[in-house]
Amino acid sequence: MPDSKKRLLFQKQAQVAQAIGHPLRLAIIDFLKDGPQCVCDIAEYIGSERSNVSRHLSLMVSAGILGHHKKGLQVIYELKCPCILDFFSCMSGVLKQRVKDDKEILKVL
Amino acid sequence: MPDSKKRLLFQKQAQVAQAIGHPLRLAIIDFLKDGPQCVCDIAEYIGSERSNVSRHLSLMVSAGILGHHKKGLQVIYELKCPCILDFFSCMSGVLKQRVKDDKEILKVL
DNA sequence: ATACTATGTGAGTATATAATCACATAGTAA
DNA sequence: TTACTATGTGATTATATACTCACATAGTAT
Repeated sequence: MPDSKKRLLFQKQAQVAQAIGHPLRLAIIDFLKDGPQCVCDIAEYIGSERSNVSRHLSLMVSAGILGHHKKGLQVIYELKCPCILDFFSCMSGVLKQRVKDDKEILKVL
Repeated sequence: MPDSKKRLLFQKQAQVAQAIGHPLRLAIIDFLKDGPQCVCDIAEYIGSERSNVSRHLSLMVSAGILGHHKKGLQVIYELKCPCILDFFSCMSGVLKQRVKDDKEILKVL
């Protein structure tokens, strides 16, 4: 059983991973890698209701992935740290491994 | 709106991130980094019901994170690829940024 | 002031996830 | 064969998440 410090760390880390674990949120992160955007433009790009996008955005703010500030009527969201983009290569690494394994299975068939 | 290929990729990537986004599963991955283990030992280490651990394990297998094979009565689980461990530094990166920001806020108070 | 726009939030619903318990199965050992 | 152990799965429940709609708020513009 992991000690309580480690358990707390896993909890915090899981929050970050979970905040990334949704296709729509990944699309938002991918969109924001090119620069800050307002909710309106994000929603249009994603093709989902503004209210829904707004919730996803605030979830990612809570997880520490995004930052935001007001600019007139709009609220601008941005990646808090480019390190979030590292997740993409991590996830692709797992997927590539998956493909490799599937090929191995094919050989046997 | 991301094109359909990208949307499919985000979906697959999200599955991986989501498979990691649970404290118990992170604890399992952390435990397995030192080598393959049977369900029994994993469950004891984690301190949760074997049936529950079994479900978490098969979820991670589906996501392509873990592999498994039988060894007599036992089923041995292991990391499919060490690249999964890269996630930990990614998550820690986000958490460190979070702490840094909190310190900035403290200065202003 | 009124009208308008961007955003966020409450309420409700639908679906997904997590956990527990009981039981079935597969392999081991005697 | 019987008894035992490790694992996985069905059924259930509790909780969390995602989404939609309607509305409230904040700022802008006239």
